[in-house]
Amino acid sequence: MSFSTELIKGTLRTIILKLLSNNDRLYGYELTQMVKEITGGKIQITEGALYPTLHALEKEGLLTTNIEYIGKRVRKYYHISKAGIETSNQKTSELADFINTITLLLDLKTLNA
Amino acid sequence: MSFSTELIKGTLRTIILKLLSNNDRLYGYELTQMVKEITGGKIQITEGALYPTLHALEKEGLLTTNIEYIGKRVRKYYHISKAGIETSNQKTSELADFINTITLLLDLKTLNA
DNA sequence: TTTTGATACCTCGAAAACTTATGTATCTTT
DNA sequence: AAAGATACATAAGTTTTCGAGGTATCAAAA
Repeated sequence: MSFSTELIKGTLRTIILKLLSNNDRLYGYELTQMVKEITGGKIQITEGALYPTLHALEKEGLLTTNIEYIGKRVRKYYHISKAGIETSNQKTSELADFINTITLLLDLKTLNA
Repeated sequence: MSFSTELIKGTLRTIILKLLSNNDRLYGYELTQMVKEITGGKIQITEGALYPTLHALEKEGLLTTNIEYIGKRVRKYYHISKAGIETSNQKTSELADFINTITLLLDLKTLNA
């Protein structure tokens, strides 16, 4: 079903930043659903990991927020800042580089369709 | 230089098992050097991570060992067991699958030469 | 109409995996 | 003689994430 989650470790920040680079604004729950849908359920972001990470990224100035009310329900939208975009690009290319390296090391090319 | 190491987390066991699938026997230090060389220094396995992991894999029956003396110096060779090979194959294809998924999610295809 | 499930936020203790530091010892090269 | 590479190992601390728990609104089904 979903991946043994050790692999996902270290990629959460990159995922969040990248998705917020591609989308003007997203709220937390929406992010989890988006990842779930795109990956066919293979990657599931847990809320216990998501929210603290979003708060940290905001604190670091990589994301900004604004709150909207849907009826009486709070919804907190996240936007990426300029610094966030830079970090996103840097982290994304680092991940791409890492993938190339590990593919070489483990000879995954034939497995990697 | 080397990757921000969060990415490597979760891949160490897979790296060890796969390299021991491809090589009849390797000792710890040799493993670190091999990884360093193949990856051009991009992935550096620290001894503090390596040895406990090797011990764990042995305890789980995925690796076996035998000791040799080079002069007066101990060298501990690791071999992979049948169970280890199965685990290696499983973990390797899981990693390949994860890479495909994260590549799709983050749109890395263009970056991934 | 009540209860279930989805939406939507959040915190906190515990676990896992690793880093950094430390330790021991041998061998080789300067 | 000292420094650096080889070769093993442990242990405290950090980071990241999971799992469980908590609150509340809204929609649909029973």
